[in-house]
Amino acid sequence: MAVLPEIVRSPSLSATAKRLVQEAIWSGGLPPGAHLVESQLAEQFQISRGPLREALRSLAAEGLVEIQPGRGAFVVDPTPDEMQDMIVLRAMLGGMAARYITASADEKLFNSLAKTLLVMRSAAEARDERAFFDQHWTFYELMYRSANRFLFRAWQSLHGLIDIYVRRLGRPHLPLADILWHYERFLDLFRAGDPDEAEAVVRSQSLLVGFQVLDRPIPAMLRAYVTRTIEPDGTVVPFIFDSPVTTSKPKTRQRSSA
Amino acid sequence: MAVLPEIVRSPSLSATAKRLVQEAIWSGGLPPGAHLVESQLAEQFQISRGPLREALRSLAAEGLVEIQPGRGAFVVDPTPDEMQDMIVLRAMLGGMAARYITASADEKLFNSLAKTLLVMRSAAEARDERAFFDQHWTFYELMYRSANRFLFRAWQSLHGLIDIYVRRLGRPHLPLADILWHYERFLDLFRAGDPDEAEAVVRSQSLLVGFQVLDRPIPAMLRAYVTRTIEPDGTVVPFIFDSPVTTSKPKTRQRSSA
DNA sequence: CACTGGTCATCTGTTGACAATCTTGGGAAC
DNA sequence: GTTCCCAAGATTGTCAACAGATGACCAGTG
Repeated sequence: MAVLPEIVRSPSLSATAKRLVQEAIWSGGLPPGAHLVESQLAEQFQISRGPLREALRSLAAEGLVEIQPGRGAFVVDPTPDEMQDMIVLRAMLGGMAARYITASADEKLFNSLAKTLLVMRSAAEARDERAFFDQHWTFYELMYRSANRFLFRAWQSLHGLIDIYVRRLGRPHLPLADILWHYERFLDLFRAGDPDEAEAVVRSQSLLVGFQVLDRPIPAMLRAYVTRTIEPDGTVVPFIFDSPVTTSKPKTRQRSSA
Repeated sequence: MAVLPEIVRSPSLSATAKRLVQEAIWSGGLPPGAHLVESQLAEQFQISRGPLREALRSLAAEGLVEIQPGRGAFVVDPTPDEMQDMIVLRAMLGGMAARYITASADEKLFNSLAKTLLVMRSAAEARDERAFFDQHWTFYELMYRSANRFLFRAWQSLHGLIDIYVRRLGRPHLPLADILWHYERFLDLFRAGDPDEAEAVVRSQSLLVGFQVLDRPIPAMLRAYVTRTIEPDGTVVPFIFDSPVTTSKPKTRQRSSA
């Protein structure tokens, strides 16, 4: 439990610049499509252009900004089709992570995840979106890192982008309690110890929620990926496609006890 | 077949530097673990350190080099466990791409892939490994790009690393004909039009070959991912795990007609 | 002999200035 | 009124030099 006395290394300017730009994009201060002018940002952050350029290059590699040679850096502005591609890929990665974690049966990891969920619950009750999503990130980082180091890297570059898009949809209040409820069900699954089932549920649920946000039906091609769904009472049941596919809006679910 | 008349834009120095370093790592001139000293490389390429730093940052984002703050850039030197993680992830991505492509039923894409395979065959017969792997890359790029834009990005960062590792194993002659044969079977599958089957076969085969290179048995947790195998006559059959798992060495296979 | 502490060469982090390129707006020609 | 061209401004690409951090070496000490 004791936090390692991590060496306080003064972060390089390029690292802090990267973080600042990232947060500005995240918060909406730099909207999708915005032209990131090096000299402006450098002056704003009180650094020179060198470190800032590195920060932009780094963000470009993560997919958050796009660099057009000779023209500069722009905040990415994904199309709905691109969003769909990201959402599908993220769901696959999530399912894979669930498989790894369930198979590992690492009680310490499960407890860490449970603790993160508790903090998320407090944040959700306080309507503190910022704290909620910080922990949300921690939850995923714990999950992916202990699963497969490269899974985490792939997930990370998708997740930031998807979040921006979801926020741009302008929902005044994201259903924090609903999101949390799903994570609690996921953790139950990890503990249950069936990797096949855990993968199927996490992947299915991620796709169902993702396509609901997109407000599109799930393509027939992907139906093999959606095989389970979670009932409001927390039980997992096979998912049956109607024709046409119904994307029924989920109602806010009652919370299970911690 | 006509190559797109891509705008010939004089590439920036950082872009060329990136390519040069990448090729040096690929060719083994910069071995895993090597310390990439900025001033040395800059002098070698006749550029200044600015663009070179950007190139190294970019390569770090792709996972080919690792930057230790204050100490510099080093060519990554993955452990066997990390290689396993990469191989599993790549297999999943490959399977997913196979699903997309099969479902798209895009005859033009299939023809492009077939053409690439023909070029690969000439290269294999000429024992021209370089040309073979260039086309090999083209094959995958065609496949992933038309499947899911983000799949390609995720795949790309894994593939370069895995290739380095495979080459480091020091096989004097990679079984080009064997590799090619598998790709030909994959293309047959894409054309056959069953996305579930295509995904299962590509994923299974990638894992079987990957773990054979690693010289490790396939973890029980992943067995659900390996459900098919390709017989020497090209037919696809269910894959049955023995206990213990046998990693039978494949013999060079007879080639089917183009 | 192991260990501490200081010195120094080397390398990374950062800066400001210069060069090349792109965009923009106005004016001339039709 | 529209189109084309060009020049000025803005912005990115590149460079060389400076500042700060790191690690190796070596002398001195218990």
